[in-house]
Amino acid sequence: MGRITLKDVSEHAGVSRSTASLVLNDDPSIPEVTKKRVRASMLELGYVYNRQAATLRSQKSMALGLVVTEIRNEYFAELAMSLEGAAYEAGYTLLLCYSRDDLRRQETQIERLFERGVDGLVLLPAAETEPAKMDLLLRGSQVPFVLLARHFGLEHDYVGADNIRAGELLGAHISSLGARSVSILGGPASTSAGLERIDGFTRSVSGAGIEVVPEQRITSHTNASDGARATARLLDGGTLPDVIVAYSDVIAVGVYAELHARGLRPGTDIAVAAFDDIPGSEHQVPPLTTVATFPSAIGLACGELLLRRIAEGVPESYSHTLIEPQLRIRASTVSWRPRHG
Amino acid sequence: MGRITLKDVSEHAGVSRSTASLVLNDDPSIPEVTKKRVRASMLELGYVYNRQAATLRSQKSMALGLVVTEIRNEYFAELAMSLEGAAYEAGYTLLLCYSRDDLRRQETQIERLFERGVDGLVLLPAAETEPAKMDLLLRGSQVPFVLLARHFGLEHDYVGADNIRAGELLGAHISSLGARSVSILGGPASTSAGLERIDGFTRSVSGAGIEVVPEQRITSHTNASDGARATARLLDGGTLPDVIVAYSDVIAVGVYAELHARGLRPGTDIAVAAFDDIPGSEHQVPPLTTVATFPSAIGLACGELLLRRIAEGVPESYSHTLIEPQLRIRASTVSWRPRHG
DNA sequence: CTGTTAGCGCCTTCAA
DNA sequence: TTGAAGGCGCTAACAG
Repeated sequence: MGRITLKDVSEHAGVSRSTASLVLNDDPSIPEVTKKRVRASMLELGYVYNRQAATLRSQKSMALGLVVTEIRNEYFAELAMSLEGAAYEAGYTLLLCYSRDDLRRQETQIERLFERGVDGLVLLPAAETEPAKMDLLLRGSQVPFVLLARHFGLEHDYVGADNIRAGELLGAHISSLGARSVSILGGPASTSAGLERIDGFTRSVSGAGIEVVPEQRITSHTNASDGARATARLLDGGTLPDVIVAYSDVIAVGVYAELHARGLRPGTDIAVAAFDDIPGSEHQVPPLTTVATFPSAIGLACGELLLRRIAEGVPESYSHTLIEPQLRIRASTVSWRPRHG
Repeated sequence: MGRITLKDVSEHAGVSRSTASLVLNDDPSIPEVTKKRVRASMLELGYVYNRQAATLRSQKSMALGLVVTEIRNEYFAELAMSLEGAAYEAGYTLLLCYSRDDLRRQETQIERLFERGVDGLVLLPAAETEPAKMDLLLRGSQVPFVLLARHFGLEHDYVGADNIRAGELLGAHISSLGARSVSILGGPASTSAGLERIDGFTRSVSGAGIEVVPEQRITSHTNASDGARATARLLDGGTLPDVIVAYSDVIAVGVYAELHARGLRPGTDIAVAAFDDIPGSEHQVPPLTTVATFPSAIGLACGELLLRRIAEGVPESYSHTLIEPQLRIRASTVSWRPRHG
């Protein structure tokens, strides 16, 4: 029961209603003594500010929507958390929805957020999102929005890792090892992040005479089991590449497991590398070479961009903020030696 | 701009305002033809339901608040996701806040959720939460709430793993191995979950003549690095127990790493076990013995309980729902053999 | 610094 | 089935 209203407070404190309202905003035109009295009344009466009413009136909800595919993956979890941090600092509350990579669900979630009058929206789009349709839905709403970690086309604000660069960094490192063949365990098909990583990597190794054997795709929910399965498929196909590059560190856990199951030592018999640098990766045995993609920096930048859009309105040109990745060279690649001289 | 209102829609469709309102609720008293016409008008005009207004009027926000410490830990992530799933199915939106185990922040977050008029609240309390104070804050609000995964005292609704049982299960297994000494890497002090696990475990092994060497506590943000550090402290102290029991699987990753760094093979030279059974644990090398605590079942049950409380009001007696854990026996314990005959 | 006023968009009741 | 009316609690604008 948000029973106690500002009216009750103002009567109890013996001030006008507008004064009470100004106290809420800590307006400097009100003397400290009055503020104190009003606040004491609020406390005494157990007053709770009714933001629904304020939103209705002022057309500002002080809420941000976040739609992500899922967050069991630590990388996404970190994104969500840092975004919430940015929102919290600015006084915003985060409305969180998981699309679970389901298009209908994603659409419903976004519509519900619009019903709630979010001041801005962050979308980590589901893998198969149809660009034109989504564009219509988002733009039609007039609500500022930013795409996170995955994009579709270029006509939107976007914040994510520089995945092409990440691929290149890893490609250059792999080339320097003297490897002859690489297999990529590719993560979800049809996400920009996945394609860019593979693009950058492939381009980067193509000059070095390295054979990139056909990729093993992984379904969109990427976890250790998927990595193990993809590795099994690869090896069952009769290929034993010099290097396995996994779409993400989480997948690499499964790669390690499957290699061990077949008597192959990762980092010795076969080099392994991945992307993201989640906290556990340096504690893998052997420590995993990976490309750090700094999800907390991405989430923060995303929050800041969105808040700027909310404050300043729709810009003429959209911003693509790419967070620079960093290669983390560890034993899973450097302790490996080429078999062929 | 939620500019288009129900009034606009009703005028466009040539029906009364109350009819348009009833169509929103899919009221059976309205003929299908009328519904169709009204819905067409909504679509054509780009009508967006204004839930702020509805909330103000009806005193139901159709929103649930969730305050968790953090979710980079996969266990918590799963909790949050399954809870969101339950909320989504019932038409509720989830407002998510991270306390980051910070008491001031936790309080602010809860107050903000009340301002937003959440119909119910789920709290995974920060480690040092003061029971009396929190009790006052929550009860004072009149908003139904459920504690998740950690509790304080008994006078609340609570859903979590049966942590005592989890400890007992693991203790019984460890006893059966013929181990003589165990060290517990204890996770956050002062959470009910941590204490219960240790309690159950200790009680269960106490009859078997197993020495429980002093625990190494881990700070509240538990990740692989913390596990490695705690292991280092333990071994630096000159103790080499037969078994290390970690507070959670995430910590065990660090335990493995530190053991390897010192030339000790987990599962062979020393047994290792933990709690939670996150997806990566069966893919560790060696696969990790652990007690599955089913976070998705917990999240779901929590959501259902809260929705029931919202529907039925405050009950006479509170419910403690404990999800039964299951022991997962894997190589990290069973491949170990006692040194002393 | 105060008081007054007029809504924000929806829900609900009541009478037609 | 419909139309009219009142109000949820707050904000914003303006005149005192």
